[in-house]
Amino acid sequence: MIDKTDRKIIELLKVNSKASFAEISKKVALSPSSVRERINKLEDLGAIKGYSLEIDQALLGNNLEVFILLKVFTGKLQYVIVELNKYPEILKAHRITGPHNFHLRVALRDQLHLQQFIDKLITLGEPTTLLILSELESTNQ
Amino acid sequence: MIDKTDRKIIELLKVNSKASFAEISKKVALSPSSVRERINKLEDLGAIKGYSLEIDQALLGNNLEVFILLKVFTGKLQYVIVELNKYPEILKAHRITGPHNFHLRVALRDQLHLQQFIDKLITLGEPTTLLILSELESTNQ
DNA sequence: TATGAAAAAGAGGCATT
DNA sequence: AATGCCTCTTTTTCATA
Repeated sequence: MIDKTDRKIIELLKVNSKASFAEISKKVALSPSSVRERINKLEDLGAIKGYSLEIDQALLGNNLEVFILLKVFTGKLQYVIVELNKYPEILKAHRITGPHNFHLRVALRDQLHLQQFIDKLITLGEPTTLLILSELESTNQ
Repeated sequence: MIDKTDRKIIELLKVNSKASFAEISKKVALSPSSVRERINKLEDLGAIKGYSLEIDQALLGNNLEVFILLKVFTGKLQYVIVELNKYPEILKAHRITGPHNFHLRVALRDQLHLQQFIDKLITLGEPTTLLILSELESTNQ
């Protein structure tokens, strides 16, 4: 259903999702129309879930990015799921296995902001903070 | 330099980076031309680093997504940075603080594939695997 | 599925306020 | 900074293979 050409198109779109069909068509040896049909198919299937942005959080004033692992207090799981949605600092939240229940990616202005954010989290569970130093380039997404 | 309107435009683009200037202009009460100028400015500043995709890894045959924390063997840091770039399973890699040195997001076909991947990582350091169960929706990116 | 051609929509350049 | 206008590119739709 999803063949090698589809995968190549996805790889190209990962690098620049605004590339035109014509541009992509040259790199996969197809006509622009065919590329468009394949992308439509991938969208319909749900393989392409959406088109997003890569943001430089530092330039938006968030000089601290962290991963936070959260071990939720017993019986509070559903409550925490609702609560987490209220925090604009959370860029992404995942349920995970292991001693911690949630994995959060969080953008914060500075250390004080981080402290205040942790102060909120410790009402929900036990947080463990991992400060992001840098992103390794030329990874696959 | 980056005002409230810019931030609103970024929020709108996060949801759908393919939205037209006209579409965005209606939601921020500006003309399409002004929206375009602001987006150009954000790109020039580097606040918008790129346009990307959200992929459903499961539909591409990767039924397992995990975070892996890697505590690198002493003295191997530079070597590991080079090695990690060779693994197509790694979607994203970050240097972090704490007992572990790297945070990886990895997509894998199945348990066997995960086992094989871990077998490679344990030549570089001590990995800790956190299986992703689900992503919480309506977060902010 | 893949292609090409015509119509519609959108982006880019530029001058004006 | 914001806007309108004009041109060019791209997308969309449709007919055909």
